[in-house]
Amino acid sequence: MTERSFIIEYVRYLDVNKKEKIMLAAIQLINEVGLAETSMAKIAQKAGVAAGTIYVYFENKEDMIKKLFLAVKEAMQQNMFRGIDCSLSIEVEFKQLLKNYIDFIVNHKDCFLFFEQYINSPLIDKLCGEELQIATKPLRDFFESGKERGIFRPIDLDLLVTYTFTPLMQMAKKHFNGEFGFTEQNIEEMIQMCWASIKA
Amino acid sequence: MTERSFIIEYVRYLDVNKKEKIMLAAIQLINEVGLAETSMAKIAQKAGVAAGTIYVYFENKEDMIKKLFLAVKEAMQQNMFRGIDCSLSIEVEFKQLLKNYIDFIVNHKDCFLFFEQYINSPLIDKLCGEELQIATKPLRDFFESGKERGIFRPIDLDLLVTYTFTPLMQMAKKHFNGEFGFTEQNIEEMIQMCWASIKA
Amino acid sequence: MTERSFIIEYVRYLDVNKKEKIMLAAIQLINEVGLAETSMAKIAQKAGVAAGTIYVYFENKEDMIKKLFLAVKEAMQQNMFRGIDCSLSIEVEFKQLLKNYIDFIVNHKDCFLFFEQYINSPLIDKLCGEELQIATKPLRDFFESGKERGIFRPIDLDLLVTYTFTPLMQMAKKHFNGEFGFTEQNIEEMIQMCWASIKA
Amino acid sequence: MTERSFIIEYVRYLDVNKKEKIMLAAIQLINEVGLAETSMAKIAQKAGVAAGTIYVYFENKEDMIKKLFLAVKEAMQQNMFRGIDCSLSIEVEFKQLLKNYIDFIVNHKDCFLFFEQYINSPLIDKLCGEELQIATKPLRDFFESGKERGIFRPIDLDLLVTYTFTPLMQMAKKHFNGEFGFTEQNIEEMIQMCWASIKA
DNA sequence: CATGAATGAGGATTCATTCAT
DNA sequence: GATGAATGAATCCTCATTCAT
Repeated sequence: MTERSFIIEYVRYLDVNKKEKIMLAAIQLINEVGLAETSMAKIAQKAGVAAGTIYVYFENKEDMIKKLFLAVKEAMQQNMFRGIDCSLSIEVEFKQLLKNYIDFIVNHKDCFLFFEQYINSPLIDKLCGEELQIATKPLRDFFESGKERGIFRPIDLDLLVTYTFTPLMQMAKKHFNGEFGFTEQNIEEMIQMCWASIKA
Repeated sequence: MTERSFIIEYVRYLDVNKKEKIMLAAIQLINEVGLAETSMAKIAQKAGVAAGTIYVYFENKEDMIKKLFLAVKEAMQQNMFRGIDCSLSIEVEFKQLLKNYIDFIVNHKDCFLFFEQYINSPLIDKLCGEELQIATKPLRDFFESGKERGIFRPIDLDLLVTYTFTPLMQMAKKHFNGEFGFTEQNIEEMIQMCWASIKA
Repeated sequence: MTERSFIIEYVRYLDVNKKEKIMLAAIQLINEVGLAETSMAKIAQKAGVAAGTIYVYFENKEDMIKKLFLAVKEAMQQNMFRGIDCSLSIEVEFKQLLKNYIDFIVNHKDCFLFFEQYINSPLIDKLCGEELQIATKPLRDFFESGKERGIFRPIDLDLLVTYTFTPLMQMAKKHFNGEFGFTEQNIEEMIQMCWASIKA
Repeated sequence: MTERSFIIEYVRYLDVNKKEKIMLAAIQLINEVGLAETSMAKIAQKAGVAAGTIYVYFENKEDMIKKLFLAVKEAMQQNMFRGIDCSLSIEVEFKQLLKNYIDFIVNHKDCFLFFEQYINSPLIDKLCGEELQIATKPLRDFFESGKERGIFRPIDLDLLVTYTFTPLMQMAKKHFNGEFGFTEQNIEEMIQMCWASIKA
């Protein structure tokens, strides 16, 4: 066996994680050029696999997008509640939650931008409306609890969640496209603004 | 002029606004099924024109989307500043601004959903990044002024604008997809929350 | 306009019958290499049209095959009953029917081979089982009538039809692939054999 | 030999007939859904083997189909001449031949349908045209002999063979797809019709 | 201006086949 | 021998766009 073919073989069987490569390539491409411009062929090329290989791991394009989305959602959810054990005051926990969230965003640019871009699209709603409902349960519980204790405004839960997260997400997008830069200070300001808007 | 050609002319006269028909059809279709599923043929059919006719008014699909977007943006801008003449207090004007905005949204579902869906997409960024920057000038002036007068938090302008509008837009989406219903009362609450988050 | 472009344009708009060109090309290709090996691209090439043009006239490949089949079936049916007006004796009409049939086959090699190849395939059954049932009505009436008058064997109609046509079709295939040659004489023999097998 | 490898060997021992499993699965699938819809993967699945295993026994798909076809042809040939030793009268032997044939068909539905479906296709002609010529020798001898003795019509051998078998095969197809039901009586009728058509 | 038949490049997907294990 | 992940050529089909009418 020649040197070259050895390397090729080695690489081939080292790639236990073709699926992850594909997922990563897909998310990055979609962020760069948009879903409509992201063909399966381009994903395969970027992932360094053959076009057909994608179909070893995903049923079709929709299935892939759905799985991408749910995987990202899952990762975000997990990180958000890190260190939140309900033993502290709601305000402290609220601020920790937001810090976790920002932390995740900053360290997972691709995931965040992908998530943000499609969370409200008809497509995602069609593909995984149900699964997403279930996933937000812990978050809704947190706000419900704060509302019951009179710490948050006595208003629709959706309002509380929305006023907490959407401005932050919007700023994160600006952060990533260079229109804005996160700093210790303005992160603190943002958290205060969130708190100001929802506290009773 | 023969009978027949008269009729033809008459029909054509009625069709002076073919362009608007096309734009409306495009926006509605895109909202219903998403951009990826919206073909020029479907737009033409919904607008009641031939496929080729679209190319009389638009250079190509991208050009059409760009023009759709800028037209919607323009309409929103115009409506938002209705009755705002800077003769009143910032707080009153701020609240009027939001009311105008909500008013526009409620009465222009199609425009709003279209705008919201694509305002942050890579596609729109590519197509009309520059034009959109320019369009926000009056709004930025308004907030700049409030900031200088010490009425708004002394923070980045983007933060003020974002905390003012994004939660509202998010709730409007929920309003339209049935997850939330605007009422006099909760509109008032939302405006208060916006105000709470940005006031000094 | 140059000479060349004039010709091109002329040809382009002379081609009112692109659909027929496509159908003919499809039938010929399918006869030559079989259905499985006949791609839409090859059909388009043989018909001298663009690949997409096929989809102007047919919904998809299945729809095309179905329409090919029904068109051929229709043509065969029409030719078979030429000159048959039920004013003559059953035997004379029977022999005329077969002569018509052979005549059609000989003059429409492509149609016949296509028909014969797929008349019994699961695909055709799936695609146009019903339409084919309807199409055979006149033929069945003819045999039913002869049976009632005691001229044909008093047996299942299917047996009469089958013994009349299948050997003939089989010989026609041999005729076309060179294993056999139709002559006035052996055509007469074949008709006699058919008659011998079904007469009472 | 270790416990584990023993089991492996044992299992392998059971799989001596993997080839037959594959062949059977292929024939059945092709009959059910047609050749075009029958992928190697589906055959493997139905046969309970891995996709790659098929290539242990067959060079490629065409080779497999060819071997399927020749195997079926061989089996039919063998059964047809069971009990035919040329010691009896031609008429008796002719009828025995047909009975054997029908018997084989009835008891080997899969083989017959497969054979019948592809015997006349361009594909089979391409794959095993030559081999099939050779296989029909005994049958041709039988008819030649009858012709020489003045028992059959003095016509082309192909006509005799065709009028003997094709109507029968056609009825067998109808039998299997439910349009017709073989009975002692109509089998007798069919044999008589065959005889009537070819006897001198 | 308006039409819509025709185009053909490009996309999603399938599948026969290979090969390290 | 047996496996099945990986391949990539080939297929069906879509759709933005053109252009003679």
